[in-house]
Formats: sequence, C-alpha cells, structure tokens
Amino acid sequence: MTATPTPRVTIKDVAARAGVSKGAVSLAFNHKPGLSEATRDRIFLAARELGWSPSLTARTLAGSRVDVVGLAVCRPARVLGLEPWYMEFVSGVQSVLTEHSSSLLLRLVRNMDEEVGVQETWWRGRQIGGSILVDFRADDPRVAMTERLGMPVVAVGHPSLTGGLTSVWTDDATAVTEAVRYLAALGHRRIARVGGAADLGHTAIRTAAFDETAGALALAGAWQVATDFSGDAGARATRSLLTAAPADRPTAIVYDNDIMAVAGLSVAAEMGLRVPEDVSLLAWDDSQLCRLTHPTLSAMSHDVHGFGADVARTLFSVISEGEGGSHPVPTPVLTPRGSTAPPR
Amino acid sequence: MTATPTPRVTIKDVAARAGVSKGAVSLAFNHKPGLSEATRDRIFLAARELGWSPSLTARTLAGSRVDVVGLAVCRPARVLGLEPWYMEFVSGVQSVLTEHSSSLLLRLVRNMDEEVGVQETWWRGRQIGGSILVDFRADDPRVAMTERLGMPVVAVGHPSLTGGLTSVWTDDATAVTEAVRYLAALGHRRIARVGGAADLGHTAIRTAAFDETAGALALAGAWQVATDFSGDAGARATRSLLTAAPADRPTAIVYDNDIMAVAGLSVAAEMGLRVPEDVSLLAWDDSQLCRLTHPTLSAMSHDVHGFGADVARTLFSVISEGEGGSHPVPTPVLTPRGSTAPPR
DNA sequence: ACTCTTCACTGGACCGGTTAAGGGAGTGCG
DNA sequence: CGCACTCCCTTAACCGGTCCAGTGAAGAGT
Repeated sequence: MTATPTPRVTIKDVAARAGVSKGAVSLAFNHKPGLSEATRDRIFLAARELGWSPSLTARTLAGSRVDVVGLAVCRPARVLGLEPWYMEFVSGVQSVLTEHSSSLLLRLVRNMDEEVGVQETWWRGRQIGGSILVDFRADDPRVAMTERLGMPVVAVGHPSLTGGLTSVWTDDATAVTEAVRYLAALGHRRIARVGGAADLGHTAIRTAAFDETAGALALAGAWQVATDFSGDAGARATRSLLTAAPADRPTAIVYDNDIMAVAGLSVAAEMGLRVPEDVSLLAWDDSQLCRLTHPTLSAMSHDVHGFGADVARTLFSVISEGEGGSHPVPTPVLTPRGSTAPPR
Repeated sequence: MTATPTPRVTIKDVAARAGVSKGAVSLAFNHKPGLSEATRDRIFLAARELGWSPSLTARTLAGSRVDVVGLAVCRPARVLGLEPWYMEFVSGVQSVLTEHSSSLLLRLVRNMDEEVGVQETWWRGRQIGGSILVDFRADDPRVAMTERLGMPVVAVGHPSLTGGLTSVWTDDATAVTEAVRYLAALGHRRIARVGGAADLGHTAIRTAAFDETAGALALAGAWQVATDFSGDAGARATRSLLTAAPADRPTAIVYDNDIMAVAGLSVAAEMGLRVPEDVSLLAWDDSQLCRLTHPTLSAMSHDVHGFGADVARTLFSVISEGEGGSHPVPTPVLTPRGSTAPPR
C-alpha cells in the first residue's frame, strides 16, 4: 500500500555505467557528432540496462526545444463535451504530433482572458514550444499577445481575423456560396441558415457570404439565426423556422455543423415534415454522424482530420524555420446525400 | 518577418527589482512563511510590473510537484474522431484540472506497447505528476508498469481488471442486467446486444452479464455481436440482426454506445421497420445525441462529465495523499424515451 | 623530430527555480 | 551588559540535463 519509492536514474548514472562523462551521454542521445561508434553503443547499452530516458524537463530548462504543443479551447463553464469537429481536429493534430514524438497540452478555458493568461503562462514557463490558436473573433487579443511574446503559433482562421500570424484556413465564404447556389439550382427560393456562435469570426464570414449570395440570386426568402452550436439550439432554431405557413417558410436549411443538422432532421420528423420532400437539410463538417441518419445528410464536407494534420505540420515548420504566411486548405465540397432534393 | 527575440524575464530580474534575493521571491510565490508583509507586497508588485510568472519547468526540475496529468488513449491509426463519451469524459476531467490550474497532456497511441512507452517516458521525464489510465483489458500490462514506476494513477475500470491500482468504475454488470430486465418487463423475449470492442475489459463484463441475465430470464432469443464502437459497425450489426424472419429476429436491441444506437435507428428506418413498434432500441452513454433523434433514444444514462470529474479528483488525492482503493460511481440509470416500447 | 590538425572525450558553467542552513538585527530577560 | 531567542532574509547547493571551451592522443605534413 505504501507508495513505491521511485529510484530516479539520471544521466550521471548512465555516464558512470558506460564509463564516460555526462557530456558524452548527452551527445549520444542527441545524435550529435563527436563520438566513436563503440562509445555510442556502450552508452545506449548502459541506458537501456538502467531504463533511462532523458528528462524532458531538464532538457527544456537547459535551453533546447520543447516538444509540447498547446491548445486552449474556449467553452462555457460546464461543457457538454466538445463537438465532433473538435475531436476530429484534435485527432488529426495528434497524428502528426505522434510522428514527432510530441504531445498535446490541452486546456478548456472559459473566456478569452483566461486563454490569453494560459497561453502566456505556458509559453513563459516553457511548457510549450508553440501553440495552436482556434476560434478567432474580430479584434482578437491573441494576435497582439503572440507578437508580444514572440511565440510560434498557427492561427486557425481567415487571414482577415488572424492579423500577421501564420494561418491555416478554409474558405468559408466560397463554401457558403456554393451551398446556397446548389440549393438554388435545385429550385429552392426560400433558404435559411442556422449559424454558429455570432461572436466567432468564421460565423461572421459565413453570415456575410450568405447574405451576399442570397442577394445575388434574388431569393424570395433568406433567414439567418445565430446559435451556440448545440443540438438543442439547432432544434429550437429549426422549430421556429418551420412553424410559419407553408408558403412562407424555408424549403431548405443550411446548418453550421452536423450536430445541429441532426437535430433539425428530428424536428422536421416531429413536425410531420418529410425530408427532403418538404424541406431540404444541408449539414456542415460531415462527421460520421451524417452517414448514420435516415435520410442520410447532405453536407459540405471537409477533411477535418487532414486539416488538423496540416495545422500541426505548419506549426512544426513555424517552430523550426519561422515560416509564416497564410495557408488555405481545400474548400469544403458539397456531398449530396438523401436530405436535399428539389422542393415540391 | 524575423522572429521576435523573446525577452525572458526570470526570478533574478524580479529579485533585483524588488531589492531582495531569489530565495525571497521563491518564498513569496509559494506562500511560505518567513517574509514580512511589506517585502511580500514589494515582490508581488515587481513581478506584476515585469510580467513574470515562475517557470514550471524549473520548478519541476527543482523537485516540487508536477501539475500536469497524462492521458493516453489507444486508437487505431487513422482515427475518425473519438466517441462522444470521450469528449464528455475529457471535459469533465478538465473541469477539475482547471480548478487546480493543471493541464492535460493528451496523446493518441496506436497500441498498448506504445502507451506503456509513452507513460514511462512521461513519468521518467517528469512530464506528468500522475496519469489517468483508461480502456483496461484482461492482464493489462499497465498494472505492472504502474507498480514498477511507482507512478500515481487512477485506473478507469472494474477492480477485477485494474489489479491493486486505485480505480474508479461504473457497475457495468448491474447496468446491463437492468437494461435487459427492463426490456423483458416490457414483454420482449428476443433481445440482442451490439457490444463494443471485444478485447476491452468492460465489454467482456457486459457480455458476461448479458448472458447471465438472458439465462436467468429464460429469454427465447439472445444475440451478442462485437464491434469496434463505430457507427458503421453498429449499422452493419443492426442490419444483420434485423434481416431474419420477423418471428426469429430480436424485438429489442441494446447498444454499447450512442453512436451505434443512432446508426441502428437509421438502419431500422431504411429497412422499413418502425421504432419502437417493430423494434425497440436502447442506447448507452446518453450524450446529447440521444435527445436529438426521432424518435428520441432511450438510454442507460450516466453522468460522464461528472465521472471524468470524479476521476480527476481521485487522481489529485492519489498524488497528494497516496490514497488508494476502489471507488464505484453511481450505476447508469435507465432513461426511457421514445425508442423503447412493448413489442407488438 | 617537430609542429599542426583532427578526433574523441572531459570538465564545468549554466538554465530558473527550491530549499536547507546560516547570519544579522532586534527584543526579552536575568 | 550579555545571552538566548525570534524574525527576516541571504547564501549556496542542488535538480538533470545542454553546450562550449579545453585537453590529450593519434595521425599528417614537412
């Protein structure tokens, strides 16, 4: 029951066992020149026998690079779990980190001030070698913070939001336009969009693009609602959109994520409307969820896993080569499934 | 474009500005006795002016406690995002970590060997102060590893799987029994279970409990299928269960998570079967998804967020007080919704 | 045979904190 | 007045690595 005392083995022990100095062990483990093959082997052997691996903490303190990447996600206090988008994104990030033997330092924060504090503490305390910044909003304080700290980051967001930071982004405006044009091409003249959180930059971009496209196509009706991305909010929004008289309500709805689209599907069923005959539904983000409903959900699909991987790769090149710039990734493409059709 | 040089401010700068020694600053920041109020204030003022916060790296190296918690999740190579359960679990863990100003070091690994290696490296390198171990299987190598390393951990799993480790667990056997009894009470005599990954310990426990209960109730039919927890697998399993002749197929299906239950719902619809009239469906884990489908999904529900929080709290007491033992949390309770009813 | 390189390795300062031991000033007391 | 006892603060060793200047021996060049 008593805690086993941990016999901490250090570089000194390895050096002693291999009959060399600490410096030599350090050289060997960092694959630096200046050691004979024989010595190198002896050192690795000794290390293996003692079960030693270098202390990242000490290594970090001594000034070499830190191989931990930070990610702070801003969510309200009692979160009901992250959306599928995040999990896929994180898993994509991880897949690249793993190749570099890095880990992800994850933290949920409640607001932007807290995030700024956390990032600053992480960086100052040399906890992380760089960070991934997500959910940009207008006049985001993290732009100034990053420049002040000189911390390597990758900003996930449109360059108009991320200032001079290295950014990786999807072209949300074009995607929204494509979505609306597709629905219009099917014959829809009254289209609604159930959007995400209004304070998020990419939501604003999508909202503007929707308005513009609706205007350009001279739609007979165009509605937009802001939500908090939750299924419940998506359900409420859908319910209020669909309670209007048949001649006045939208015949197609675009959702800003897939959870809300699933909720919309169920609201339609509950109200006795058939999808896609009575109303077409188009989701965003296309996680496996979209293929599991009945009818299956048409979606603007997007390789979120690959996106996360791209972000991570970009971060590594920022860290090692100070690379900057703006990196667009492929625009989400429309994947028609069973939830969209011409209006009756 | 050139990287901004980071002007790293250290404890020495703060000491100089406050006109004291490094040691005094350290005392102040650790709230230890031996300093006058006046000096303490002067030190905090200086720190604030310089924007200094102690380097966790250095602090860790100097032997004090590490406030990062590890979590390695074992998934096949190219993951399509984690299940909702994980997201809620992680968010519950985070909520407690945040109170302690700790962060979560997250890593996706491909197999058990890799996980053991990662945990060992983390602990040896003083990257983490303790770890959360999940997804136990029979003869799990992490039990021996933990004892060998003397690392504080909390094992998420039934004590029969986690050996002498401090464990936090839900009573899966009782929950399965309750689920089956409930369906039997509704009048179902042919019941199937779409289970999770067969190599996981809790899956085995559920499988055994299902068999036992089916036997005890002398059901006319009892099927069990193993899957990988994915929606696709859930859909396949459901399809094959429901293709039998009406008199031979199950009238109720229990799923091991909610994603598979959603998939099952859609398969039923696709096959022209009504839920719950033709077949009842019962989910597990009860994330928001279950309330968003139509019909809504009955589920064995379980406060996963709270569970994560409990696990984190337990880990902190293991770290600080070496607490051990086995901590059951409340058994999942049945939440009947629209997907279960008496068979026709 | 002598100096000049090159190679392989050592010694020790250093990273930024913590902590135990020590020291000087101020007070209480015989 | 001298001594002990606090109270506050300083000093310096240490944590486990990295890194650079330096050393000693072998080989090359003349």
